[in-house]
Amino acid sequence: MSNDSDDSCIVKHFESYAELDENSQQLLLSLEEGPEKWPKNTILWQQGDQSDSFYTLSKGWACSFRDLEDGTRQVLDVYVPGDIVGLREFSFRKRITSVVMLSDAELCAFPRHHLDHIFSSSLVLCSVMFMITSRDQAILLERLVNLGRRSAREKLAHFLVELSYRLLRTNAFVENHLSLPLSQSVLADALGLSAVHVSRTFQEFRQEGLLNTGNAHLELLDINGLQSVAGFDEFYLESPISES
Amino acid sequence: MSNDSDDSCIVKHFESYAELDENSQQLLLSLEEGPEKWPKNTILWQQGDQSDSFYTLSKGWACSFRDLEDGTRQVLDVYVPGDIVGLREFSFRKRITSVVMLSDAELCAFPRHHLDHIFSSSLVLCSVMFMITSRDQAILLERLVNLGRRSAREKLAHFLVELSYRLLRTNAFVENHLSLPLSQSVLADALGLSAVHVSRTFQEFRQEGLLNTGNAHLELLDINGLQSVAGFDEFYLESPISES
DNA sequence: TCGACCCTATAACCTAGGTTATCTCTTGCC
DNA sequence: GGCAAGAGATAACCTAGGTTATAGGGTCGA
Repeated sequence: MSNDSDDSCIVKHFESYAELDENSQQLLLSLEEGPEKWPKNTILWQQGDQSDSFYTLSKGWACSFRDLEDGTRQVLDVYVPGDIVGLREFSFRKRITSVVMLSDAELCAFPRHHLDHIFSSSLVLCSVMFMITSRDQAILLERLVNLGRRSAREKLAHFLVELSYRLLRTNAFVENHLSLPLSQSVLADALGLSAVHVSRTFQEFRQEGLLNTGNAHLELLDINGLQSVAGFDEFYLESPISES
Repeated sequence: MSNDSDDSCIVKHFESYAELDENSQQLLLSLEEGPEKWPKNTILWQQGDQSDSFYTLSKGWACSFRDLEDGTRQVLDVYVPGDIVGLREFSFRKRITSVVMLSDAELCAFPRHHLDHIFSSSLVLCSVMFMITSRDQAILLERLVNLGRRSAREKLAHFLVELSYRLLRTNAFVENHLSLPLSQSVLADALGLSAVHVSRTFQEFRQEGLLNTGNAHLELLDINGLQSVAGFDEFYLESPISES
């Protein structure tokens, strides 16, 4: 249950935004709970549940989504190892989205009532929290553009390139070809497309040597190629910078 | 330039989330600058500009948007009186979106470097800031659903109903029929539609007695009607609540 | 080891909404 | 007070992507 700061999910995540003094590290550490295993397809929480903690995803993938009245769903975000899940809604009493595991995963909980503690005792942590939510919003804004004004090819390519950038940030080890545990219907639900059309588009991409599709997972073969299909510009992923 | 707390834009806005003690009020007040006039169609800032303050919109309307390579644009959000503009990107060095006035407006600037001051001296202000950004995100998430999974009729109705809720929150005085300074092309760009199709859809809405269109502005006549066209559920607009 | 279920591929067909083009009516501007 | 530019209505036409259906391979639990 107790771990030192080197392998703490949350310390690692925060340090990718700013250096933390010893005090802040200890504070974070003392508030984080140890990792728990969550198998593929389990629901972390559902819309309407009590909202009493957020999590860091130390291993595996997850996504947040909303189910609509007519049976369709909208996937709102995909989370990769190192991401923080649920910070977005931490000041709501109830969850406004649901979250499900896309693969077997490990999560560290961070109870929400500890936040007051953080706000009042560490200025650094407080601004890092803001930076994290800012980056989150930047990603959402870009997703809006993606949904509103791009073609199916562009949507898919853009989404995949974004994910590969996010993966490289925390998982520097990954080599040139990436393997993502995403089914075509998750992608369809994320991008406002039908699963059939995702399949059609992947057919094209395969012929162009951009990627390979497997069973509920896909490999990116040519990220530069995808990037130019998407007209991708990474400016919105640049780390927010504190002014101090 | 100096105003008392009763007519300060930002104090009013913050107090709609939580009661502020005298100290916090004074702190906010001392950091806010007096209102400035910005005429219709002026650009508040553009993507790439230095990001050194955010604003409260005390009078008038504005919207944020992004211009795309192919000449189209995506409107990301519409701001109504009382809203905070630019908080979203305050931890980026540069603006990631542009903002333009949709009507003659008045804004109060709040320089960004004052935030450290706030974080370190008022716990209440700090959590209110988080609540504001949380609500902001909730609205963005709902916009994602709107763009991804709803028909043109639903998109339009949903967007308009959301706006009317947001207006009622701060402008309680407004009677049953609302007048919004929105052109059809702004709506099209916000919802990923073509202006032509917005016009077609408004034609239907007019025949159904839901609204009237004027010149770059429209009147909502039957908000309940629009609400049922949209399948609107206001849960996501509920004020975030602090746990204390 | 069987069967149910999920994931994917692919074909045939269809429609919501995009595009282009005119025309009119305002509005603002010199 | 006249003109250019923006805002809207409407019609004709078109296409990106949705829908439905079928079928094959994988995976997993009993």
